[in-house]
Amino acid sequence: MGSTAEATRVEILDAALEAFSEAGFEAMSVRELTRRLGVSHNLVHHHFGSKEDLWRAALDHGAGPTANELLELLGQSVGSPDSKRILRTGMESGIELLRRRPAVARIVVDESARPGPRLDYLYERYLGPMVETLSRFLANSQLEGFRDVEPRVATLYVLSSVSAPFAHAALAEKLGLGRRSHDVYTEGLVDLVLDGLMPSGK
Amino acid sequence: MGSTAEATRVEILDAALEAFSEAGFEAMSVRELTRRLGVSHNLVHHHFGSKEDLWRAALDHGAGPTANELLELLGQSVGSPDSKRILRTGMESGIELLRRRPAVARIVVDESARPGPRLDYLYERYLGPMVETLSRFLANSQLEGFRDVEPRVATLYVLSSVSAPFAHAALAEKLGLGRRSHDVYTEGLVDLVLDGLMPSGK
DNA sequence: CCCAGTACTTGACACCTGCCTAATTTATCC
DNA sequence: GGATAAATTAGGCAGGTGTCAAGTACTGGG
Repeated sequence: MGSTAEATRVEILDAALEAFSEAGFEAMSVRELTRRLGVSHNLVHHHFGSKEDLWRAALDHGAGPTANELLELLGQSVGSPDSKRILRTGMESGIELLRRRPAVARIVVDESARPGPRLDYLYERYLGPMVETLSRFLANSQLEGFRDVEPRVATLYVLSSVSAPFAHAALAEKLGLGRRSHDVYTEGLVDLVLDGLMPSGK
Repeated sequence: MGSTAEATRVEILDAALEAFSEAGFEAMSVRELTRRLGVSHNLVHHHFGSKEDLWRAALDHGAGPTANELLELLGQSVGSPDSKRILRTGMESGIELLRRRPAVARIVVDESARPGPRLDYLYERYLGPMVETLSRFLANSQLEGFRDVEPRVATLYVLSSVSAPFAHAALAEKLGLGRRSHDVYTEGLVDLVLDGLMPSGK
């Protein structure tokens, strides 16, 4: 069966995603990755081309379905009557999805800090559409008691809040807020952002 | 005068801080740094030792005064009557101080994501004391209408909010929220966090 | 069964990295 | 002004990087 090649491809992609997220793009070594997998280092160039190409492939492999799921969820919510509840479940779903794929979360956080081709790719492929629907949703919701901020700014608030638990993961660990209290952190965070975005209550 | 050596030391430290923040620790090259400065690459090893040592020295050079200033400001506020106003000026000062030294902000954000010796250093030297006083302050303030969350968790909220504008700087740029609307972003952010932390109103 | 085509490996190239030792220039002090 | 110590440079080492070219092993289709 021809799936043996596809199997190693997937194996490489999984390991690559984890490695990229763990070390960051520059520090992640293709040779060490392949060493751990027990394959030749040139195999990844054969399959994917350059290191940059590998990054893109690994990201698409790991984030594609997740991102589409989230995007669809957000898309359905636009124009919904109960904005606050929708936004809450949206944020919670986003956090949950990211938690299931922490590698993706770490990569997005990494690349959002500095400009570059990888952020460009990330933006045009995933972040852009997400920002679009989210800010459209927030624009609609400002009629009903939401704080009066530019929708794109509010969008950035939401995105930054959702990714915050992953952005400061190591610091949180040092604060004694370990794996268990990740839950406390994110839960409270959603409440906080919602109350902040919508101080009047609704 | 003996200050000529000290001058180049400082010159190196300034450039190193900027370079570290721009590229990240791994990607920042000592050789390229010295090339730009027009000095031999061995000079930094002579003056500072290893690359890791250079990092620490650059950080201390750039962040030391700033951090102490902020720490002092926070220390004075502990036990103050008007908690909300104090917290607001604290956050605004923090943001302002970081804005004046964006390199430090970027480095802190970078290192907070992954564990490692540099985060250890950062924590024991700067973040630890800051967290200590901040969470003490927030613990005191919970008597007066602040949301009931663990002080350390609330502290992480505040820290993460203050650093957020720098964490997602490149993404914000792509959203069209350029240099000018950095102000809008951070201003609104403080309001949002405060209303979130203290939904009842002062 | 055998032959194309794909998966995979070997080996090497050019370059860059941080670091170390030794030499040389420059400043400091008596 | 000459000795002493510091600042600065030259050069190289061992190891790592991504990538390219050519070879071998394996697979599926006729």
